[in-house]
Amino acid sequence: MGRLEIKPEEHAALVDGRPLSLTVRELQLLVSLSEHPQRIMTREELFAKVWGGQPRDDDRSVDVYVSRLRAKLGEALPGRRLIHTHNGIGYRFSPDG
Amino acid sequence: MGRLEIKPEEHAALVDGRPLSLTVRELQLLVSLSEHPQRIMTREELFAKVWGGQPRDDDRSVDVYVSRLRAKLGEALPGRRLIHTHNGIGYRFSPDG
DNA sequence: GCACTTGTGAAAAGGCTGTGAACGCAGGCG
DNA sequence: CGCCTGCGTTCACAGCCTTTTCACAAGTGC
Repeated sequence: MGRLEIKPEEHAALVDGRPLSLTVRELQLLVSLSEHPQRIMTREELFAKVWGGQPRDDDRSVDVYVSRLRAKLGEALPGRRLIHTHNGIGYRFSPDG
Repeated sequence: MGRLEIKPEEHAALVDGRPLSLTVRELQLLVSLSEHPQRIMTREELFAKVWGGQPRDDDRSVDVYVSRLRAKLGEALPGRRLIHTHNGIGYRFSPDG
């Protein structure tokens, strides 16, 4: 998928062969999102995959980690927005900007 | 129905596999319309489905959201008119332009 | 102890919603 | 045909709700 490679089994995400320094949570989230490209995933769905169980009503963990992930992806791939917000629903991973 | 797919359970409407960025209301309205293709649906009917209850006498919400929906559909599918106005009655969804 | 990660609260930023008002279009009538 | 009227369309905006980002306290492993 172009410049970004995600290798869950190696606990790594590479940009042009260079590994991003993602934390475990960040990587889990990226993997979860990238498993269903172009699909809108709800917070509940993502939370279940990464944290397990159901989020508290006012839990913002998913948002915070999306933000951290975007920051790191943005540094490595300036000008591309891979994770899209769908207001009131969740997030969507789009390999091509 | 060609290039447009509507997947309510995924909170998405796709054009050529790409999700449109519709708001919750817009999607609800599109779903309601597309549930009865080629049938003229009254404002009251649409309002009941999307907002619930009955619209005020001078409520223009349905019209406004039809307009917003048309704008976004028009961007994604130029040259096709999927939502038709029936003067004095309501709107009709027609999958084939 | 140090460096790093994690989750939470809260402030700031941004987007959505419904409404009123202006605008435009179509149909009816003279 | 041109005017009038009523309806539909679109714009602008305030209020509200959601998302984003920051800062921090607690936890973890070296």
